[in-house]
Amino acid sequence: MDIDTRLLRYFVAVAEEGNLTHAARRLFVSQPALTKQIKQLETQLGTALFTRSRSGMTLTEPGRALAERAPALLAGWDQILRETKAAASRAARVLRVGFVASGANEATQPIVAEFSRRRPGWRAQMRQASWANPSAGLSDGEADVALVRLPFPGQDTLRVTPLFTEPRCVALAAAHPLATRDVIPFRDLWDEPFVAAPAESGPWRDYWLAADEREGHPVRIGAVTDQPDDWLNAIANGYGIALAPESAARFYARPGVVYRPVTGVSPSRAAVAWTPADDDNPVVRDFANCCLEVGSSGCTVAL
Amino acid sequence: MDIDTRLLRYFVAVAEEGNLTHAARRLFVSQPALTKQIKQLETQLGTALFTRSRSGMTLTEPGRALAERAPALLAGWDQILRETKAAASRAARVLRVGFVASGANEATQPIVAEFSRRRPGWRAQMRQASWANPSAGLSDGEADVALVRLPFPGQDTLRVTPLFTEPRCVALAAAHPLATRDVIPFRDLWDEPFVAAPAESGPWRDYWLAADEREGHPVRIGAVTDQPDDWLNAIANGYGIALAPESAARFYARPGVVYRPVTGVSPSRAAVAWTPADDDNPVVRDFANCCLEVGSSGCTVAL
DNA sequence: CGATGTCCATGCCGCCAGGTTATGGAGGCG
DNA sequence: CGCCTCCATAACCTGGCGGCATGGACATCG
Repeated sequence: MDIDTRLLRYFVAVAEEGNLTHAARRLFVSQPALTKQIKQLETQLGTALFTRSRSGMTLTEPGRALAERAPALLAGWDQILRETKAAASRAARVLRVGFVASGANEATQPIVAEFSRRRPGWRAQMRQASWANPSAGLSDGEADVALVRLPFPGQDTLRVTPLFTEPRCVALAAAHPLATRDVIPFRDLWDEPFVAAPAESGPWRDYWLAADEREGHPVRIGAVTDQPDDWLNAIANGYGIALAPESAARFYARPGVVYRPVTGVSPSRAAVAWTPADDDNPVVRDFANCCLEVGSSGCTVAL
Repeated sequence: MDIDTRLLRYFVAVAEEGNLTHAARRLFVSQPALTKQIKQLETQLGTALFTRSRSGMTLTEPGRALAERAPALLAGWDQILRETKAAASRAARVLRVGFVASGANEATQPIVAEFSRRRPGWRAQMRQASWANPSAGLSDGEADVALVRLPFPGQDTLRVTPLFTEPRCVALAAAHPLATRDVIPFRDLWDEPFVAAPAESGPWRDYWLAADEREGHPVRIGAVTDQPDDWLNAIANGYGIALAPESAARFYARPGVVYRPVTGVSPSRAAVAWTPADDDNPVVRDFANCCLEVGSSGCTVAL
């Protein structure tokens, strides 16, 4: 009997939620669609997987048997997918470089140029990741190497080489009262609403809210964004302010948004990262070396 | 990205055959359908999996990566399917009893009756297996316990308890010259064409061709069948003759087919079998005990 | 050199599975 | 008693999959 992984994901979602309606919302499908799919799965297997009641869907015994194994199968497929895509990019002589906005900013172009020089025939394919994914696609296998900002969740399982540090500044609406100040002590920003990254990004989000430099003072969240354009809009609209690397002032200049130096927050560290599985991958090593070289020459100037 | 296991099976088939046309035949689909499916898989993955040429389809590097892992994934799904179905039958208090035609013949009904007595509330669901599958569904998880004839392929990995032995006779067309004889020495049948089981059944097929009792004399195959009705038709039509357990004379009597005793072939051994995983399954053990009890009383009379 | 055979690709069509919206029915709850 | 929650059903639409027929490229052979 054949099955679509989509159907399995549907099943797992319903099993986890114990509720068709919630699972449907989580899966971005309508509830009747889920009803039909689950029913069809039960028909194909010739057994009931759930017992229905007004309070939701409870797994039956065979349902539990399936629910125990299905996640591993889905993970297995994801893994295969990652490996196949990695092989595809290798075969096409493409290095997939993930980066989060502000990853290396000015350094990015020289790094790619140096890489092209050192690896003729290869192409660095830049892939911007959302802030919901601050490993820039490394942890989900969408990138071979990544330009990131530390700290980020999952960095312990990856190889991380620091490149340079850079002071953090604050981005605020041009109309903001503090926008006229030349330098702002971070303490003066404690009560300001902040434009934050999505919750999934964990320590990364906390770092850009400077949670450690607030001496316990709580954070006010004015908006949540996961990409630069939303972020700039939110700031320009006055939904909140945000910390950013100094280079953002040049890289993400925009009418209505001003950047001001801040005292009392640690500088941001940029790094290049890759998977342990790629420790012996000469192309990845070359890219990392390009990063180090450029970081120690051109970029210090930019700072 | 989601995928249907059917699509993966298609891919694996093409990878193994190295040829769309042959793979299509093996999968019982048309060649254009396969062409489209493979092309779609490549589109979804964003990479070529095969290089096409007049001589067929050769795996690319990413194709090889996928082809290495896909079979394990498919096997994993099959395994999950087996376990889920097993759980389903357990939950429904159904014991799935596989049998090959002639499995236990007369003994079958008393066994089931005894099982119903010993396990009220449970139901023995009989499932006849084709001769292409002489473990009667045990090895593919479609049965919890099986009534079989020894030897059969894969029996070493299963628990097998012999029940009784029974002489083998020969089934031939009523019009066959030898049909008038009372008892036939097997040697007289060496040059007759035989109606055989499919090749997959390996040692089982050989046993019913009495390969060991021919002193090296080659077998002539007149027809290949995988179920009793085809088998009886083939014999009645004179395509060949075949060995069968004595009880087949009563169980598979049919106009145009006669059964005669044969000397010089070993008797057939009937057995009950189950999976090692079910060693501790009390229902399976009960069924096996029912088989032993009935085999040692009622069936000896039948013989 | 043309005939033939073997590959894979393409075009066209019918059908079904999966999705959506709207609605119904059955219980819990304030 | 009205309302909310949750699952099931109905009606409808669309896209994907499969089938057949056919085309195009190339090798082989008489």
